[in-house]
Amino acid sequence: MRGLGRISQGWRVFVSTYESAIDAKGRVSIPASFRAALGGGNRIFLWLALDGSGCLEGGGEALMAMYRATLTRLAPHSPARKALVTRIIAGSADLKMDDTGRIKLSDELMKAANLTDRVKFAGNMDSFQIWNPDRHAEHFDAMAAEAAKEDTLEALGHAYSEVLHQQASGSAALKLVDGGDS
Amino acid sequence: MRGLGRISQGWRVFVSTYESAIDAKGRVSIPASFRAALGGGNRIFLWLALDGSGCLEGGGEALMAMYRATLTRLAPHSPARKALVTRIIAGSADLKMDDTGRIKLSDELMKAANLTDRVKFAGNMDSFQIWNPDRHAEHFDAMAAEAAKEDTLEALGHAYSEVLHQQASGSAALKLVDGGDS
DNA sequence: TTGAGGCCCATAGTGTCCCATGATACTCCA
DNA sequence: TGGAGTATCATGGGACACTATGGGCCTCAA
Repeated sequence: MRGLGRISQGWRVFVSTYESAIDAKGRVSIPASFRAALGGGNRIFLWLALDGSGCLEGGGEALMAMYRATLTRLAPHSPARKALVTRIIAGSADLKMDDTGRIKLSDELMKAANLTDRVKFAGNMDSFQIWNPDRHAEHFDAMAAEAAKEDTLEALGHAYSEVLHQQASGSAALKLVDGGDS
Repeated sequence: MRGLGRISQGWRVFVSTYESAIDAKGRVSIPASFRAALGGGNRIFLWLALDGSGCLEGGGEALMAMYRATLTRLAPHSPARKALVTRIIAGSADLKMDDTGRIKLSDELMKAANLTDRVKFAGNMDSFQIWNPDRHAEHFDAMAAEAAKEDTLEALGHAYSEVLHQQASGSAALKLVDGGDS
């Protein structure tokens, strides 16, 4: 699965799925292509996914910057903002990646996401997820079933067409790819 | 599009949650990552949170500068300004962090926030909070429940899309990242 | 004088750094 | 086209630095 990682350096998107082991010290290697997607930073933020799926969601400083910007947009004292700040900002672990690309998962995180000795890293575009491998398999199957539904495919096709159209009209939408620099 | 990658050092945001003990002398260690977020200053301001949640809210000189600027914007003799100045400026403790990173909580603060022997430090972006651990657990659960609501998630998703869109169109939104200094 | 706060040193635990290793994937050359 | 050489990756483990915390002593004020 090296191929995907190779695409280009500036590809700031988390793609594909990797499995890696948790060692005796509680360390996990971040997949190399994810490290590349982190853009060189060595800080990783992880929190229990909001959707209740039981995985950890995380990313680097870029993602946290995005969330910071996002949360700042919500009405200052709205319940939603307070809740999300607590859940995402206060609720996230602030980890440092060592120079071989590993992070140390806290016991809290391990327990919250039901992790023991192996984990699955799953790309999620701007962020990535960390799963208990078994749970991930179930989740993947469920998602595959959902994706196969007529409605889902239709929604995909529709959105894709819109993007194509935007692209044709030269809008900036494609900048989302963000590969340019480096 | 450099901005996001650069963030590295100057990340002045209080993230994550830490627990620490109050020693026999009433001293508490500020978590190392919060000290880093304070940007080197050793002055800490603390006041009882305005929202009635019963925790202490605080930050360093940067936060106080923000509040000073903010309060100055309010109409000079408005009741709101008087009230807020009293509550935040007059009502805050101005503490000095010792060189091992500890502050001494006054009895007043301890009582106001129901602190006894252990506290939770919770990141809140520009500021942090200090909680009685039990109360914090309750609060966190309540916030998590709120965050899991459909409406809340939708609001988050919506705001996130807006930020993405701004980013794509090259606006200055990413400056929120605040990486420049250090 | 007594209590409190500030300053300094001490220490256990843990997280981080660094070096080493085997395995794998990729490159280059025959 | 196949194989050896090389770079990169995931992983292990020891040494060290830093963090959180405890405690002593000095100073200052009441």
